[in-house]
This record gives sequence, structure tokens and C-alpha cells, in this order.
Amino acid sequence: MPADPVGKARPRRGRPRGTSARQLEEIALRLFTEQGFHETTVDQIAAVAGVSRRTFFRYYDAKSDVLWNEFDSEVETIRELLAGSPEDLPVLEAVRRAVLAANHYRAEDVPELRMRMNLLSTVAELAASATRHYDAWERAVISFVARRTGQAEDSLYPLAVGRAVLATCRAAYERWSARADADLTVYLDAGLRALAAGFADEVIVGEPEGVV
Amino acid sequence: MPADPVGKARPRRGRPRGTSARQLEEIALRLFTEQGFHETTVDQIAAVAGVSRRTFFRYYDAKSDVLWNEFDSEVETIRELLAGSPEDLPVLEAVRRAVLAANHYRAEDVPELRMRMNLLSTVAELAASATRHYDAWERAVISFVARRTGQAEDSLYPLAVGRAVLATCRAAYERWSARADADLTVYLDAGLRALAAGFADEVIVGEPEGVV
DNA sequence: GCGAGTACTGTCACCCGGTGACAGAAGCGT
DNA sequence: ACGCTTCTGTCACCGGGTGACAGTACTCGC
Repeated sequence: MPADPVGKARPRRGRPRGTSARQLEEIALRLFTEQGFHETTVDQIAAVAGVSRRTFFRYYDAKSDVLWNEFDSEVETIRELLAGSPEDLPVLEAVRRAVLAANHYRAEDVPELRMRMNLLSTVAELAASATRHYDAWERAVISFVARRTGQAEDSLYPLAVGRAVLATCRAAYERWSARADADLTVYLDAGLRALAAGFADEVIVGEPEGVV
Repeated sequence: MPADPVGKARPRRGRPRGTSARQLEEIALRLFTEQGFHETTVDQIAAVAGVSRRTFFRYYDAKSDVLWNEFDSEVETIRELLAGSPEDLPVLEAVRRAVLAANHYRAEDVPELRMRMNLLSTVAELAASATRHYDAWERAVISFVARRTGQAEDSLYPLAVGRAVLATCRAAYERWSARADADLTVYLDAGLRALAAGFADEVIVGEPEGVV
């Protein structure tokens, strides 16, 4: 939660932190990939970071939250992109552009991103924890759709659109992390275009392996 | 797992069971609604059923699995309906019909169904557990789409279609369980038709509260 | 330099979900 | 009667997660 403004020097007041959310994430990612999620205990992660188990749970509410750090902070980007999109654009088109714009990563970050996503879609417990984190993401899309269509946020269509868009993106994330053949945005673009075309037979039969 | 064939009398061999998956589900549903999910311990459920905690975990792998009993057994229905659908039907149209056909409930079962779904979409931990159970459901759709489009099961489009269909159905389930104004199939139909139309603006702006 | 306040930290105790091992209970067939 | 089978309870144990509380290491004002 204390988002550590990187620009500021740090005229902090109390006792300095013994670690950071980011450091715990790096350690956890390494241990999870090396020896598995279940085989890694919170005590181990904390020990490597040089803090106590209790402190880990002050940075993350749950063991399964530790890989969602960056993702959580990207929701705001999507929200802003959607808010600033031209009014005459079809709803799904606006969403597609916002998602693509929010998913350009620096090449040096890609390997870590891929490992993280691999774990998130592979380990059952992590996949289950996704629900909570995708919630804010989903809500951003839902709010936008509700506003643009003049419907209530809790009515069927905005909810269905938000969920379906998220589901499509998750499919794209997953395929991208499993294969190593193209840019993430290519997968996202293909999936979202197909969604906007209603997954019509002519569209989804198109490419042999989707994208290459 | 022991699916207790209702038709058979029961010339069983060993010690008779002290309870049943169904009974545990009923007790759990009642306790969850009365006093909340977190506030209900497995010991309590087991105690009411007159068995030990260990026995509960022989019927269900986890506390959060106890409400998914019937849902899990409906996946086979969907799979069969999809397998028997005419070849000339568009993919999404076939899926829509199968889903609708599989979701006709007897009027007397509706109140319980609604309570269950309410909990499943309200309690965070239960919503998280959904992932595992929806997996088989999703896979049924994915296999069908893959077969019909001649693509591999692990390629992008079948995965995206399966996920998006599921997401839409979940939205329909959720809205239906929160409101009490129409048949479940009406919500499902509206959602899936909109999906097949690519959530085009003209479609989703249509009804004021989606369905009534 | 010194106390006050602040923001972290570790330790401890506890609950509960989940699991493996093993012995006991209660039915079946012969 | 006996063995086999199927279910059961007890026990011990692990790990995730939480509340309470004391301790530590800074900054600030004086």
C-alpha cells in the first residue's frame, strides 16, 4: 500500500523498512520457479529477505498476492486511457485500444513478466487468487461501458462486456506466456478483434495457430 | 467421487456411510447463509452432520468446494449437448442452445439455487474457488470450438471463445441471483446473444435494465 | 544532545484449513 | 465363524493468516 514515490528522496520519520514489496516479489518469483509454489513457505521468502514471517504479511495480505504487485498498479492506467478516449469510437474499439496501449512492456521486463504469468496461469492456487485482482481491472471496463451506454453499473450488459473482455485478455496472456513466438500485444489484438466480431465462424477459423 | 447411483438399491459391501455429499452441502448452505462463510468452521458442519472433521474432507477436498456439488455434475450434460449439435449451426449459436438447454431448473429448486449462487458470487473466497470448477465447463466449450474450427485445443481462439462464453454466463448467473425478476435462461440468452453480436453498440444499448 | 512522537519491526500465541497414517467399526460374502 | 471391503474416528502435524504487544530506529523540535 505505501507506494514509495521513487522521485522523492526519503525524509521518512520512523524506523526504516527492512525490505520492500518489490524485493519480496522478486524473491518469491525466484523461489516459486525454482522449487514450486507449494514447496515454498512464507517463512522461506521472509528469511531470504531477512525479515520475519509477520512482516511479509504486512506487505502482502496473502502468499498468493505476492506476484500481483505490478499488475495492480496498472489498472489506473487503463482507467485513464478509457476516460480519455473519443466519444464517437465504438465501445469495444475503445476498450481494445486502451488495453493495447496499457500493455507495452520494455524488452528487458519481458522475461520476468513471462515467468510471472506462467506461474499465475499454471498454479491452481494462484489462478484462483486472480479473481480478486482482476476485479478492479474488470470494474474499470464495466464503468466505462455503463457510462457510454447510459446503463447502470450493475446491469447485465456492462457486466457481461467487462467479464468477456477480461476473459479474452486472460486467454491472450496465457497463450503468450506459454509460447514465445510473438509480442503480447499481437495476441491481445487478435483476441479482442475476434471478440468484437462476435467470434463469428469466418473469423475464428482464420489463422492456423491464431497468431505467429 | 462415489456418485451414489440413486436407482440402485444399495447392496454395498463395507460399513455404511455416516452422511452424504448432498447432506453436507445442505448443512453448509444453511450455516453459510445464517452466520457467514468465514464464521462457519468445517468442524461445525461436520458436527451438525454427526461426523468428524476428517470425514468432511473425504467428501470434499476443501471447505470452498461444498457448494459446487451439483454444478460439477452438470458439465457432462453440456458436453453431450454440444457433441450432438448439428454441424451446420454456427459455433456460438450451438453453444448458446446447449447452455440454455442445460439450465432449465425445476421451480422448487430455484430458491436454493439462488442462495447458492448468491454466496458464490458474494464471498470472495468462494468466488476464487470458482476457477477450478469452471475449468471443466470451459474445457467442454473449448474442445467443441477446437473441433468445429479444426484448431488445436490450446490455440488462442478456442481458448478465448471458451473463456468469453463462460464469463458471459457468469455475468448472467450473477445478475439473476442478485435480482429476482426473471427466469435464469432469459439472462443467459440475452448475454450470449449480445456476445455473438460482438457487443456492438446498437445491441448493448438496447434494453434499459437488460432484461425484465 | 535529549526526549517525544512516529513508523516500522520481531515475538508469541492462537485459530483454522488441510493431510497422512493408522486403527477401529460395520457391513458383505462364504 | 472368518476374511474382505468400505467407511469411519483419532491423532499428529504442517502452513497460512491474525491480533496483541513490546521493541527498535529513525526524524523533529527544543
